Amino acid sequence: MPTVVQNGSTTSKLSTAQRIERALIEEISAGELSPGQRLDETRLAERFGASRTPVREALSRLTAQGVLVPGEKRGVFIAEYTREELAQIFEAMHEIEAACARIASQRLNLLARSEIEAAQAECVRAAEAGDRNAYLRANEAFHETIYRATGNPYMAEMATEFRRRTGPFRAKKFRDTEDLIESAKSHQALIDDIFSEDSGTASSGMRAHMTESFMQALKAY
Amino acid sequence: MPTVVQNGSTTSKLSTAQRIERALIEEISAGELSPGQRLDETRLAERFGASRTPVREALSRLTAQGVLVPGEKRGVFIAEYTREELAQIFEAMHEIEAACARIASQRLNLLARSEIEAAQAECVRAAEAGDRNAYLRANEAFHETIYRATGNPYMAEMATEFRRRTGPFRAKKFRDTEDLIESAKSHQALIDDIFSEDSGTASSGMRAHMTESFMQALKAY
DNA sequence: GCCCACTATTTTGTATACAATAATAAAAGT
DNA sequence: ACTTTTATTATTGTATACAAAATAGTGGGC
Repeated sequence: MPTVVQNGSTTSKLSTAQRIERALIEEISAGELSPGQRLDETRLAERFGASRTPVREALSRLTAQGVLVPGEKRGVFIAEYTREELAQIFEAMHEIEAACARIASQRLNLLARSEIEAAQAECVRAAEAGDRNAYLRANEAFHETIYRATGNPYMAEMATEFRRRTGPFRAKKFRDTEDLIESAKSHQALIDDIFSEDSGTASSGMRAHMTESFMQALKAY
Repeated sequence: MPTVVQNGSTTSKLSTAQRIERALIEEISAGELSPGQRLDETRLAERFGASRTPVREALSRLTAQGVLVPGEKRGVFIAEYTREELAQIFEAMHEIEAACARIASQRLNLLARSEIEAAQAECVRAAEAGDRNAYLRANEAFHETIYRATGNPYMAEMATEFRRRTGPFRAKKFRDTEDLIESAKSHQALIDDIFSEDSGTASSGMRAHMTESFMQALKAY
């Protein structure tokens, strides 16, 4: 089991509030809840068989992370962005991802290499099987291995946070099996760039990958 | 009044939970609460004349932002880092700040320039007056103007978050008036680099500034 | 005198209750 | 028929209550 930073993701016992938070993150990332949608405390409470208190705690934390946004007067909503805002978020993500790729390329070791390869193998498998949900998960896992390869949990955390925010938008772009396979191919090019251990190549490789990703996300907008 | 993104920092009415959150951020940034210190819900509640509910909400949000960390079994603590962790955080911050400086240098306009100049003037004033607390605030404001100059609120938000995390550590390094003046001078060099409108110069200028800042923070560790 | 077990107290996490405010529906006036 | 005002409902923010868990304290056994 890989090292875990400061949340208890290895601990087996989760509080109700944490369970709800995780579940919501999962659903939002998978695009099951759409941007702009309102989240009602009371309904969530009964849906999760809990009281409003832990629900509020989860919503509050997700709001602090930018996944949710508070409404003008009341209620919280799944963050929804204009094209311009989306471009700004992707620009920020672009910078983070590029920095991660650069640092990772400088610190590659055997473990990191094999983890990245393994994650990519899983992406290919899911893509060829045409399993969209599996690919979404595998894709996240793939990027996570790169974050981990930086050896810097804080860079990783930041990158992950942006991934969560953009999850619903990136999810939309995968429409058919062809999209999945194309994405997996793009991964392979990225891996080559990172494994070159040249920081410039790694960084610009990731920038290319992110630009591509953004262009596709914009199309569905 | 400058434009505000998605939180209600212009709205006059704050909920109790928000007031508490702000107050705690303020105290932590100023170094009034030290890393490793435990925050007791009940005491905070009576200190702020409120119930535990809004206190918990504030603590929960601060935890989500990484300013606080949950204890092993119970309680939340002001985030405390080993030298290595601190180095990792500063590395991440280093990347963000450099990216901000680069983007800002490419998008400078008259407004941004004058805001940066004005913020720096205030830093100089506070430094020469030897007013440590005023300098701390002015210093944060100065960096915020650079973030704003990127035109990207999400980059700004990310950078601000790291500033909060490292607040207690950076605060310690300002011991006497001499330190303040030196810091203000360092700002001036940074401004020149950013105003050169050459992205490489701006970026490496910020990297130099951050490295310097980190070295001083380490000394007090 | 020291260590272990058991009890008591503190502290947290969740549930429920209540008051204030915004959204919605209804009714009256033009 | 349409707008404006009033009343009702729904939803939020905060407070209080309660149960579970963890720490501290106490006593007994060796």
